[in-house]
Amino acid sequence: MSKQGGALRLQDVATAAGVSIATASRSLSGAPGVSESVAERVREVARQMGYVANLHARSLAAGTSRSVGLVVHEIGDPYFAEIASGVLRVGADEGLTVQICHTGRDPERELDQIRTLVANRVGAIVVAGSGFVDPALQNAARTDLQAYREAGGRVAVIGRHHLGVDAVLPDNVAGGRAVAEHLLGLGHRRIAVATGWQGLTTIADRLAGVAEAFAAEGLDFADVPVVEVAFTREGGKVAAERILADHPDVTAVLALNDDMAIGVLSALRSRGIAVPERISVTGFDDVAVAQDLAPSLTTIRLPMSEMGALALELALKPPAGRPRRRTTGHELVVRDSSGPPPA
Amino acid sequence: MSKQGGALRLQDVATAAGVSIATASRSLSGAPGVSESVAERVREVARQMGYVANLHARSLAAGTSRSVGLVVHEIGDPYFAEIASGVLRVGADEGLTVQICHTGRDPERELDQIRTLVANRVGAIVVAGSGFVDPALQNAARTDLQAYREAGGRVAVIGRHHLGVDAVLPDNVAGGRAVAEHLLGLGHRRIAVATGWQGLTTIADRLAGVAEAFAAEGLDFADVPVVEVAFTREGGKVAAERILADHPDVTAVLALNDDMAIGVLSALRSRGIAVPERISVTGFDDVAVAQDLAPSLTTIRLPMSEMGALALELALKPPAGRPRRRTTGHELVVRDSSGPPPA
DNA sequence: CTGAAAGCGCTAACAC
DNA sequence: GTGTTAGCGCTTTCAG
Repeated sequence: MSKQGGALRLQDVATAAGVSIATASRSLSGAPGVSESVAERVREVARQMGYVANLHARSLAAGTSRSVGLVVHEIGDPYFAEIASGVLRVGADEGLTVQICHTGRDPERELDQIRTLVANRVGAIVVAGSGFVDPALQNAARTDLQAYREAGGRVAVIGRHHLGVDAVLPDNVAGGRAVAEHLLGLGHRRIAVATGWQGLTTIADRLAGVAEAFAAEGLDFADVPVVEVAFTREGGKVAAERILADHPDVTAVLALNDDMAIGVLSALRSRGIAVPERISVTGFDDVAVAQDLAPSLTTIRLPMSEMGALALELALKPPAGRPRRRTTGHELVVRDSSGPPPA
Repeated sequence: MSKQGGALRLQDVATAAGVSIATASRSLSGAPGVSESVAERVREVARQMGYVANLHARSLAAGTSRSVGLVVHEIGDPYFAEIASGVLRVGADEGLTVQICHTGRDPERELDQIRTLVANRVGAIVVAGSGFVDPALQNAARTDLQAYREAGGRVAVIGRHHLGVDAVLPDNVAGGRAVAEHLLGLGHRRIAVATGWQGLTTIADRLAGVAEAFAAEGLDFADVPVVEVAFTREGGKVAAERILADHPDVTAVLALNDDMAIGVLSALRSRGIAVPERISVTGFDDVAVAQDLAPSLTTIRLPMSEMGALALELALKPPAGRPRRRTTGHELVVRDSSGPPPA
């Protein structure tokens, strides 16, 4: 990477202002112990010269840094983009820089990225995105984060349990129960579920909620077709095709995120199947476009941007004795994609 | 921000491995001048101890850093989220950390963020998002970026002219011409344009392309209603209402981005106006959901993720004598939201 | 091939 | 209220 030569140093500013480097330092950082008149003069000189402090030097000397890290599966995904938006917002408010990295849902890459953040001595790390049902898959990350915390770093996660740190937990179980209840309440009995890989806790939780709702109704969830494909729009299309082929009598498709639901809607539309008259469709997350689809999507709203903000706020707070948990609310948003089953 | 105490230092590793700190440094950074056997041993010791280098110290000593900055208007916006995805992808490939910051389209905030990135001594800065038609609004940023470059920093912009640096330019003019030609070719003559603030170059350019198409057809663009509202979904709704009220005979609405087009579709749907039978609607950008709307959206595709990737690649290359320009292609994607005007 | 030592630019004791 | 100075943890000459 390019050499950053020729930049002004604090000494240059100090000399130009006719003060010592210590006074210059205090003036610019707003530390007490300098007369206001001198401080103001130094600041003016610095501004005129276009001085920009070297934050690496500052971090090294002070032992602290004004930056935090955010780990997401994929920033192009609206779910994470909105979370990131919340994180950046409070980051900006607090005067922090935010380093964002991708993992592509690969535990290995995730570990790499976490290490890099640690090496950058970020003051806090927010890890967003589902964890794995199999704890072994994130043992390495857990260990690294633990070491990081022991060295004084702060960690918060979004949507993960089992990591022993402050967590913001979307209400996946209750949300899953709520959508399922909604469909059951409308009278649907032949419901299919479109899901991603069940090794992700997010999915396992949502599914558990759905199962609860069936059980509460006295129905056997084992009879419900659960189609596991990619947790994406494309996956939704595939799931829809498969459901139509294998279970043609289904009257509702419960997709475990909006992305999949969008794919399902798309597949049904291209086959000319009326939603919700013939088949109802529901999603989960309430990404921004859910309301603008046609038919608009019935889904579970999760406050993603707030979740991001909250996670960073947790991470920034002094650590508590035991991990804090903040469960976000969820809200069933009934729109046009769900209705009673055909008579 | 939290104190990062207690972390291992290179000296600890050196001692444990029974070598000098210099040898340890060389071993870990892969520098030549160490026997492979010693180097391997040092690396093994470091791994066992869980040593993570302090990048601030490294940057300070080496005068270089493995990090870059990305400035976007709003990461929650799919347009920028996709650009960011491209940037993060090549960043990861190159082993760089990426700092992302928001500006909210506020030139002041933008300047702040750029300064912070400079202070962080990032090796390169990518600025994404439209600039301003009025150059004065970005003079300060221009000056700062100039100083940054003189100090050895690298800069690339996406979708901005007039900044005197390497640029990735979406083909806004040609794209604008292409959608307009599409509508004109279908036979539409009473077309309205829904646009955001014309002080943004992106918008000015797209509008110029649209005007060209009208001129080529021998039509006077001055007669075309151009409704300027927020460059958002909400703005699109407002624009649609206004167009319906003031120009009820319009047969097509050309929105200058997909977000607005989605808003327009939404407003038309809630009024029961058939698209494209009664009114055609077109967008611009081709965000991921455009294809899944109902009706699916006719729009101009811009390769956003590639634009982000390309921009970072440009920034990483050794600087050229004069600013490089890469104009991205555009592609008219005709879907279901546009058709011939009603007879 | 390896080690000693001089900084990188800044902060924070500690003097005055 | 201001200046002096010893590091922060690492890289990189320069000797050996």
